[in-house]
Amino acid sequence: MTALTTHELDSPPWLRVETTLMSTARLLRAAFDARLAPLDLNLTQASLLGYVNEFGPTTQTHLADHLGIGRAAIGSVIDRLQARGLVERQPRLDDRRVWLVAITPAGGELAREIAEVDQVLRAELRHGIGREERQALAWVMTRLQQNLASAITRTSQPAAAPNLSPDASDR
Amino acid sequence: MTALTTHELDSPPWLRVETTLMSTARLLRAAFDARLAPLDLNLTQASLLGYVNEFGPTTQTHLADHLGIGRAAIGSVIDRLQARGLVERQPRLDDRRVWLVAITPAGGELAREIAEVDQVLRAELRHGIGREERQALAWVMTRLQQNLASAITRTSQPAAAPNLSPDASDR
DNA sequence: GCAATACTGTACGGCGTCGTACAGTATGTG
DNA sequence: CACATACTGTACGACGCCGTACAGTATTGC
Repeated sequence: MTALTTHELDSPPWLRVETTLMSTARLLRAAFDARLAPLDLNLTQASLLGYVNEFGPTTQTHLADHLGIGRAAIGSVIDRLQARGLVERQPRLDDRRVWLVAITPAGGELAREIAEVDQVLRAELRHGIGREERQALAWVMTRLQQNLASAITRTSQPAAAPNLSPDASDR
Repeated sequence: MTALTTHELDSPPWLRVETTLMSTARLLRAAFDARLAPLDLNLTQASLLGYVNEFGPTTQTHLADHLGIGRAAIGSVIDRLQARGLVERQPRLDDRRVWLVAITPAGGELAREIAEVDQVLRAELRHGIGREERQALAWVMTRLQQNLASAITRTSQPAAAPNLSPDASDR
């Protein structure tokens, strides 16, 4: 049915922001995947296609950073898009380590359809949310990303004091 | 290592909210997982434990709804927690289909440690973000979830009254 | 020139979640 | 009472992403 995850009186709502954020992300992926299903794409593929279409040939590492996933993951995404002839890998003359991922004519065609779907869905999602609220959301999330990044690095390096856990076999 | 996904001048920031949200969610999971690693828990397990600890025995379906994951997924989560003796499944007398998931003494112990980790990390994440901004974030995301949910159902059911012209859907 | 170091993309195994199909139980209808 | 329908939890296969290890290439220092 409704599947609203954190409904009204479950718990202090400000206490469970993580849960809300996580499930919102899952819903977001589900919504885009559903709308993009006719094009046989998922959200990651569509984002990649849109990016390459807009900014031209790009290295895989840059794409991975931009989409916020790992270099290993981006490889298989590109593999599939390439197999469908939507992007192509071009060697870069002055650096033979990297591939430049470029859009093909077919990919450009599809990118336009993606943009359309994207616009329609985004309009629906904006419903009842004001412009400045959206901007505030974006700002807070960017800030949150910074805090998260430093929190993660701070975790992996507790500096001097090691804990006593018995595994600790790596690195 | 930096992994700031949407940095300054990549693209119109308002256009890529989905990407930002997705990667923020991944970072959030990563941050909690890192902090909870000493307890050998991930974010989902910790959330479940915290919820059961606070609200008492709960059916699996309710837990799944609350955490925003499927019923199938919640089963294996509970399996693992049960194997470690952190929760237990109690039959409910008046409905023998369901299990009530209840916390054990060991689980309650761990839940306190979780709450501590949670509080510390959350304090770090709040850095540079005001109280009303956090509340606005929560509000917008809740609203967004509603829109997402109806967008998904609307996708799967083009319903009775479709519009006739393929374009001109909004605007 | 040659070695040491840094960086890019790939291979592989693992984890978490999804979706569907299914068995067991409850609830409503004749 | 028998039957159909709805709901809960489980089994199984699939997908997306992660993390580590690795080979190929660039860059720097000698």
